[in-house]
Amino acid sequence: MSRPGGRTARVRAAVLAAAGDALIELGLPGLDLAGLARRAGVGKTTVYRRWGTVAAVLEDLVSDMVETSAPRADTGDLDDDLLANAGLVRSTLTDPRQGRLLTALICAAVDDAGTARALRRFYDARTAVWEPCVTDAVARGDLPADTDAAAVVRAVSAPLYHQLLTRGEQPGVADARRAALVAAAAARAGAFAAPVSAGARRTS
Amino acid sequence: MSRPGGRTARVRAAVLAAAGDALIELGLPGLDLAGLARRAGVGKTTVYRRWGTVAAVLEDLVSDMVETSAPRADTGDLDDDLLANAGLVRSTLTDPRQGRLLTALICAAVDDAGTARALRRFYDARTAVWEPCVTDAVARGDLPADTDAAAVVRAVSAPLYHQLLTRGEQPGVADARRAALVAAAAARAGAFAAPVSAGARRTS
DNA sequence: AGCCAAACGGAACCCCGGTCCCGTCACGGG
DNA sequence: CCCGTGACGGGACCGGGGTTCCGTTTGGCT
Repeated sequence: MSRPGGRTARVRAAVLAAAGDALIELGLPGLDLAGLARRAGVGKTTVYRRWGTVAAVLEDLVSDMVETSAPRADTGDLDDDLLANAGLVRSTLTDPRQGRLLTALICAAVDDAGTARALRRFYDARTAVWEPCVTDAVARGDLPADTDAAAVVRAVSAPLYHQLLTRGEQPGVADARRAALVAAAAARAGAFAAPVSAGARRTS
Repeated sequence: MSRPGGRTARVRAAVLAAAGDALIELGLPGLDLAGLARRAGVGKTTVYRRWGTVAAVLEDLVSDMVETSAPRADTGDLDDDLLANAGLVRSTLTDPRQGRLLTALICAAVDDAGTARALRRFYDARTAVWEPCVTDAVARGDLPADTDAAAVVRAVSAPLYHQLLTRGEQPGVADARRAALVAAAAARAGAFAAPVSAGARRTS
């Protein structure tokens, strides 16, 4: 970081852009540092020195995403807020660039601890942004006081990711709608009571 | 398939076993046909001729899993049935061999249409086995008549997969319990009304 | 028991991603 | 405006995965 401006920054941008393009064209298995260097018009040695592994490049990509977080909805109604969230998640997963990047990151995170941490930070940030939708609903008296806000937010995303990853189907607007309303209904029924603290371990 | 017994079968078993072992040791990125041949004590040429790609080997692995499907629960109570299902899903994902295999398959399916089809068949079969838990509840009058049974079953799995894949956390028993009760509560509230038929497209 | 098609296995070959070495270039301070 | 440090880039080398060819083995079938 001693020379953040100028050529170094250009190289970084070129490589990250090339990585995004290659991800769409070839998918994660087609990514290799030599190919990235070619695409980026950059010396092969440079890529190996600065990143060293494909996972590190992806980790760098997701770092950028953490900083650009869209604002949450604030409609004053839980259903509408969660519908907005579900719509955002659906748009992200459906978008060719963002969707491919996220699925690639999920796959990479399975085998690389660094990527897993970066991805987790990203999702934690995203979740934190939307949590107020739930805590506001609690404050309004629409939900039980001991509702686990983060869990509700994650419950909106889960079915959409599940559909994409296990069924190979792009989630549609109807799917997003159902995901939001299911989470809201369960929350009102008190099914998200109390945070879970025991019984979870991090993956090897 | 003209010679299903004898040497051919032994080779197939050896390679599939080697693939399972390698998946645990090295993860999906570490799999390559040459390495599988070495591990299996089999000619490299044979592996390339019979399968040709890593994805094809995984597809073959999942085909075996489709046939061995555990029986569904039938307790006469929706909550208990879904709790049993959630427990099964949790056990599967937590089990080193099964869990790694499933995550690897999901990753492979992202970039390979054949693997995606095989994986989809697997999940469709699993879902079909557990659907009666929901339809029985409908028949008992515990759920609305237009409840989408398959969606409810999938809703139980979704949060557990989501937690494993996006947060790198093994789902615990408390997570499984919550997943089941959330799905049940939402179903009772009528949030799973009517099958979704529009707005979904298969991935490229 | 013997035949033959089909599958297996060894070995050489090619290709290319990963590594190393060293010369060159540009940013930023003095 | 110049100088030094640190990053970039080219090129050669190495290892191993993927492909091909051909000889060998096997197991079903008559």
